[in-house]
Amino acid sequence: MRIRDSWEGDAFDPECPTRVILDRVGDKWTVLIIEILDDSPKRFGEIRRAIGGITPKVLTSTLRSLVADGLVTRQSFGEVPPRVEYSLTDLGRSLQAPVTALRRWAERNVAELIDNRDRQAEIDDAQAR
Amino acid sequence: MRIRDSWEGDAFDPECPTRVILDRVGDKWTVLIIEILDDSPKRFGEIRRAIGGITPKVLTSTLRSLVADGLVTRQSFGEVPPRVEYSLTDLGRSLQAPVTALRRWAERNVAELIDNRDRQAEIDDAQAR
DNA sequence: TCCCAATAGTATCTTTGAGGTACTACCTTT
DNA sequence: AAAGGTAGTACCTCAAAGATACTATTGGGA
Repeated sequence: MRIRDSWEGDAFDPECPTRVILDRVGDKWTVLIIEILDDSPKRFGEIRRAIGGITPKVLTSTLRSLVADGLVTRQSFGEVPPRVEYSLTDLGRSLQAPVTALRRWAERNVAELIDNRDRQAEIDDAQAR
Repeated sequence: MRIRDSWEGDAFDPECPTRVILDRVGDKWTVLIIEILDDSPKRFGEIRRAIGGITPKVLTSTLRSLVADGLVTRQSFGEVPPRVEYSLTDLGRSLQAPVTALRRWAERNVAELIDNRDRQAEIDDAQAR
């Protein structure tokens, strides 16, 4: 996606930075991977096991795009069995602060949200009957 | 999704709060809608025009789920032509702070990310040839 | 009277991307 | 010779998102 050199702050234009970043971090796995890579490099299998429920195909493609965007580096040691380590770049590390803010909000507020959701589901149920 | 009453902080378990919230705000439109509803209630069409490129079907379903989760309220005035206003709940408003943090990061760092991405695309191109 | 504008959606079809399961290549160890 | 461990691929399915067109309602203008 092409971006203008200067930006005057219309956050709702399809080309705006916020949109680009939301497309980037707004998928199901990016944030989890970034949090996992926090302190030290991790191997493919380590990441996979740390995240429950990601398939290798999806992990591979997510990691590739993270590398392409310069958030993560990939280092392959020429060993057998293969060893590949992924770690955060400085850019990737700088993303951790806002991500952490979001996690904190999550930890404080999921309960209420789930509560609302369940209650709404009951209402929908009742209407269906 | 069912959530345990107490949580000990494994952010990578599929049932953890962070996962739930990421599934919630991690889609393409939620954050944009929350930012649009910031200051005042907005009508369906206003939201639609403010966000470039969302189809009415997707907007409808996103708004419904936001209402179900208690982040947004929907008020329908019995008028013709119809008038429906959406506004943030307190819970929805509380989500704005972390979302703003993410936007700030975006505004500071998209340029670099896009730059990396374009450079990688060139490399891929070269290898394809 | 008849038709149009305005609004909040629905309906239907196509496309995209994520998920599931199984498989490969490679060398080491037993 | 067989099994094990690792980083992925291949192929198929299915659900969600996107595109485009359509609906219901009624006050106002020709």
